[in-house]
Amino acid sequence: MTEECTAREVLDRVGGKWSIAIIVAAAQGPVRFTELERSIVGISRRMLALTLRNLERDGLLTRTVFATVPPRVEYLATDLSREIYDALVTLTTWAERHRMEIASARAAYDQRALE
Amino acid sequence: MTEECTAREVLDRVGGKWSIAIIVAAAQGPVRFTELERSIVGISRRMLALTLRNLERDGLLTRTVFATVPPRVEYLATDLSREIYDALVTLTTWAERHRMEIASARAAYDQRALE
DNA sequence: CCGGATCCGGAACGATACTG
DNA sequence: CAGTATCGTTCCGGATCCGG
Repeated sequence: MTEECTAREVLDRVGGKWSIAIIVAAAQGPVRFTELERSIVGISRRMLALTLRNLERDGLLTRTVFATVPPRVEYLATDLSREIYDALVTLTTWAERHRMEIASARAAYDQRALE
Repeated sequence: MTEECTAREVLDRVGGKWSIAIIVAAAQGPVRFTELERSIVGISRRMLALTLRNLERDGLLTRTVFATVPPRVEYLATDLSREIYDALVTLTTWAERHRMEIASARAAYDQRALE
């Protein structure tokens, strides 16, 4: 039942609320937990930890722990997730460029629905 | 509050469970409701209707009603959503190619967690 | 500093029956 | 044919507290 792992299930992981931002950030170079927490606006500590764990589980991210004090954990995109880096950046910049356009399309649609 | 419409909110719409499949299908040419229902494996009638409405609302799909009997409604990707067609196809084929790899990465991770 | 564990409200999702 | 209405469930995500 959960054994399927169809293409759509894979995309669910990538399409998770925060996955794209995390993958893109971790593709540039190793990033620490707190760096991600600061750079990704709006993410909660819990969701960051949870998404990181899931991405690591699927082999999209590596997690390296340094036995120092204070502790230091670095996350890095794997070759696998790097393959879609360009596509993810395309989506992100597209979303950024057209967000106003989409917002007004939404507003216009809702306006028509009122009468 | 819900007024933000940041890039991430836009991506949430595109990243919905069924949005990618629908956009890709509607980018090839006009498609009817029942065609989509048959071609997208696992989607429920309710979610198809709901996702179509949201995509139309955001200006990513057009909806054309023909006043015939039986009724006929066609959906078609807009220029806006076509801009990300290539990226979406890239993601889909990537997911398809690596799903086994990801499934075993997940299994290996879960295995290590057991001891 | 880097997380894990728990609780909880709401949103997303699915199945099915019904309708113009 | 192309949806809507209703109901029940599951899961996401925020808040908070705890630990190595």
